Amino acid sequence: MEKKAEVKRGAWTKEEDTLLRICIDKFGEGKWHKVPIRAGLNRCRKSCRLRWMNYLRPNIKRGYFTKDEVDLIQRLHKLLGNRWSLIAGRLPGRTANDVKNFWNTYINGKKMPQLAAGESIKVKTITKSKVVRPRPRTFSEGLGSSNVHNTRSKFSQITRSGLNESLKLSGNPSDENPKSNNASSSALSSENMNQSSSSDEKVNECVQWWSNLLDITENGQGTSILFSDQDPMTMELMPMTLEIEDSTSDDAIEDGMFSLSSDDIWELIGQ
DNA sequence: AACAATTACAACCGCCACCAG
DNA sequence: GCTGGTGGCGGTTGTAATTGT
Repeated sequence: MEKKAEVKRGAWTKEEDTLLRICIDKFGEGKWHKVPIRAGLNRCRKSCRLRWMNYLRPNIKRGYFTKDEVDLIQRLHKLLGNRWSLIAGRLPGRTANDVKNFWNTYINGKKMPQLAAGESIKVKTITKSKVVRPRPRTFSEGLGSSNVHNTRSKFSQITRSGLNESLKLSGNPSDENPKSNNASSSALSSENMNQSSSSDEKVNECVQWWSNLLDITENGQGTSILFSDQDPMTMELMPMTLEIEDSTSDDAIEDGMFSLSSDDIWELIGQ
């Protein structure tokens, strides 16, 4: 039997980096199975993707983590657990691998992190807490009348769009979301719910989505998230409120108000 | 200077979700 | 509904660089 051709492994050379960079410049990201052929590299698709994502991609920030970054990592880890890609998505220029290595080295290892010049930090004690683990999910259509199944679909939809959008973020937007003017609660409408949203709005919504999640951990108790849903018949936006509570209770749905316990959220987001 | 121990992080592996056929 | 291909993720390992003795 003929032996399958071995692909190269181990550290990348400058020449390989150049070939990969040229290939991505020419054909763009994606279609990773074609990249080794296009680039003329004797590497597997995964290796090419990893090299690009963790090292060659433009705007990757290297070097020490700042105090703000460390603080954000700690907060997000408390909230999300080891969801490195999500955490990295909120740290412009940082990769999931960077964040993961940083965490394993300094935080888990109980060592003092290296900081950018002029920065100082006192690493907080990480206390064990319930972790919200949003996960992009597929949801079936059927945004109809208020029922439990419907609620789940909506929540999945919010979760998915919020996370997927957040992964595309490269920085914080500067302008205000016109829909986010509610002082006591925050507005959040998903891309799926409003196809006509501008990209700026989507970015703002996503930032707001993250802020809300962080508020959950900051406040300890539940928070309220005001978001928009789309009427399946008229395709018009409908205001709704999602209340996240710490207590255990049954789904309480009335007049578009969903009251969910933290356990419910775990179940909804597919843990 | 030589060697050992430790650190930092790049790279690999295996698994899972998604999607098209 | 099933299956294979693909992209993506988190956990782990490998190793070059650095530090200590």
